[in-house]
Amino acid sequence: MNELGIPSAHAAGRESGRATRAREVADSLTRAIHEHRLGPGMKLSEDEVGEIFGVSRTIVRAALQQLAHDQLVTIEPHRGAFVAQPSVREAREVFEARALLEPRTARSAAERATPEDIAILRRHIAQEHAALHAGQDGAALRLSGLFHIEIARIADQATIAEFIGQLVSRSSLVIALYWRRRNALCESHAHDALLKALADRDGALAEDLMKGHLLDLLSSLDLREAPGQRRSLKEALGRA
Amino acid sequence: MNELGIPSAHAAGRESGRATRAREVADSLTRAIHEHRLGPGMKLSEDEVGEIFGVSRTIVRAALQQLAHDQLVTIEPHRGAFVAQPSVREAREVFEARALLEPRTARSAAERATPEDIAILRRHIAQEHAALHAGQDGAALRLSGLFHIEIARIADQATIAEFIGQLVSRSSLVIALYWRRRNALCESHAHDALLKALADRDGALAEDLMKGHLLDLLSSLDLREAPGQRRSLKEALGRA
DNA sequence: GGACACATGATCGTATACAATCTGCGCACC
DNA sequence: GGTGCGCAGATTGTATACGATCATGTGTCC
Repeated sequence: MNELGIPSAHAAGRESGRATRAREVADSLTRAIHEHRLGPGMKLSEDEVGEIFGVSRTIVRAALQQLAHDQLVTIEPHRGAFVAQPSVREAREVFEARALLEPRTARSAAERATPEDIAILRRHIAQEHAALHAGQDGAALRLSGLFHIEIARIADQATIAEFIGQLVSRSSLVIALYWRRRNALCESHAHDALLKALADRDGALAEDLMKGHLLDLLSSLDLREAPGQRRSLKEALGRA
Repeated sequence: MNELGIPSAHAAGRESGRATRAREVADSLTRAIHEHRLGPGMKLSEDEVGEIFGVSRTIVRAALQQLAHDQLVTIEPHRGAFVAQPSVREAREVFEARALLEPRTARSAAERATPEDIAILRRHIAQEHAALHAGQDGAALRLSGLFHIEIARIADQATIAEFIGQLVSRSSLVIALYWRRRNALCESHAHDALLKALADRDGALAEDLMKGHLLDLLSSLDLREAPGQRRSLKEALGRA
């Protein structure tokens, strides 16, 4: 059951008197989705998830509801929770929202970034490169998303950072469904350029780079009308 | 217990075979917050809320977690759920986020608005005016928020509309805490002007008007450094 | 041989029960 | 008289139990 690398209950263990375990489960699931260990359409049975994490369905339900709110999973009444499968339309919307939020946020970040911030970002990129070279595609993807979130944090806008976090999460699903080619290199270069702009305190450049970066990402997707191309045959034949 | 006008369980009744009752409770609470029947800092005891709505704590918890995700309530471990009290900083962030999202969305809406959309908006404004004249301040405030959400819907951006919905909700709390003067008239005029721009398909004007409208709103708040001015003394002395 | 009806099993929705934790009050002690 | 401790009440955190709903497989009828 645990072939996905989801940490077991014991691995999480007594991690300080943490209040809600639901958050822990939700975070683990979120991470698994970010790293494409859980793909769009997969069923998340309450019993199964609960057994994996060693918690009862109560906790699992709370976690799944959180993910549903982030639109990472879809809860179908009386049928269960499934990893979301963003439609082409939703995919576009996610990137349009990002286009509205991230460039200006990158500008703010450039104007406020401290040397420590830059160092953190540099480490992020290094990890991303390392993961990529190690062939850990999923981990690289997750780190790539964290880079964007970190920029929002540097911009000192917690609210916007939260939104961007949700959008990055959903982008991960979009990429899982609609990714066209495998040249992740361009992305890393984009992040390198962004880092340089931030380090140089060049807000205008950072804004432009971010805008271009998002457009690149969007154009690397295959968003022709195909309402559920990937596993649609299996799903469609399975039920409907 | 029900002096707040929260509809009882029977009022909600058998409203079609709706799946989740938690959503119903959450919506009622959200509405109560929007209309300032529930003010910042109020405690939402699980037992109490459950009794009012005629559901068990399981449902109430789910509803409260939803609201917590929208940052309308704060859940303190082992202490309970309270209507959120946005800090001055959060208040600023909310309006900065709105400034990023709404003007461009208003432009899109202007470019896409159908005559039916305009009619709907016109009705919204009429209701808003009526509520205002009837002295129903809370209802007017809620309708005023719905106007903004409706614009996002017209722009045909469900994702952004969702974000704006959250921000409008939080704005309601911000207004409850930091509102300075009582001249709600200016706001209505702003909505009138926006409606006209939308009807005229003038995207640029709509964008400008929305930007100005948000700035007006922000400037009508009293956001001096006062970390919890309203009930801070009581709260601060009560615990901390 | 195919399609519909029904029974069965699995899964979810909700309520309730129990354990853990916090709050408030009273009392002893300083 | 003030301060610290300890117990009782209340409230939340979690698990489990039970009823409802849906998916699936089998048998019969056409």
